[in-house]
Amino acid sequence: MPRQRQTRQRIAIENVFDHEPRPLGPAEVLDLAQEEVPKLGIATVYRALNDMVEEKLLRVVELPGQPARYEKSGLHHHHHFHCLQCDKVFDLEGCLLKSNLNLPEGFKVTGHDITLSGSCPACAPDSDES
Amino acid sequence: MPRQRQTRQRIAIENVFDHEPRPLGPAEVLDLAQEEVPKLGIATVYRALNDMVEEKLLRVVELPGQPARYEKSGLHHHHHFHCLQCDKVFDLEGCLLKSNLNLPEGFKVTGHDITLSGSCPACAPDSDES
DNA sequence: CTAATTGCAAACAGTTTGCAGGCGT
DNA sequence: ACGCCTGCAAACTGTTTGCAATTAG
Repeated sequence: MPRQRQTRQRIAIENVFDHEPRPLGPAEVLDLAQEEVPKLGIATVYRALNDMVEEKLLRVVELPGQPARYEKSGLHHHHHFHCLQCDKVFDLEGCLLKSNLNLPEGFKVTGHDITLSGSCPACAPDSDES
Repeated sequence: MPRQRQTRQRIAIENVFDHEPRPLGPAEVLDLAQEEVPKLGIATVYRALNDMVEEKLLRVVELPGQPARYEKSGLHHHHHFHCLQCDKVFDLEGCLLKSNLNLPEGFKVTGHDITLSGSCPACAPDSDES
């Protein structure tokens, strides 16, 4: 299975992820990539995104009630913080899962997902901005 | 804002949640409730579900890539286990979040969501079935 | 009786797919 | 030149909404 072709649109899409450090949704990607390739279509974004996930270049980040977002894979194991005010998603380094899980018998855990929510520094209600 | 009317369909839908202990999706709810009210429509299910969430009778449980599921609220704080084989979702008692979170400055956490995935006892690959 | 609720179908949003033409290799 | 990739639009799925008829209070 040879690599996919290096088209202008594919490159533009990859660039978007290199320049934006947070998980992006298809519409956001379209928007940003269109600055480079204006006639880019949403279908192409979806195809590229799916291919890139398949190739493990991207990881899918799913948040409750929202379209899936994508971020570059190969990052350290981490979790996400969802700002309920500005709706942005941030990466949190390190694992937030308890080490001594106490699961019922018979459950085999192969993966986990943690999302914290609240307000990010920029939106924090009690910022110490005097 | 008076309580909503006690219609046959609303009651049927509430019953579904009393009888099923796991998070259910709209389609599942429709299916189960139709045993009681055959001509029940999907739109009514959605309306009821949304109303019930609004009234805090139900909680929304979102899993990556799947339609939202709903479960009765007022349960103890808990998290979810998603069996990747049979696709059912189970409740896990207790909180699985690390107690000593080490977040960057400025993030205010108001909630969190944890989903483990793997195989449930019924689907476990290495069951000790000799 | 009066107005909220229902069921149907049309409207919507997000995502996928088919096809003819364009473009990497 | 070959065939993958793109763009457009149509198809699909999940969810919401408009409206006339039904029914709870």
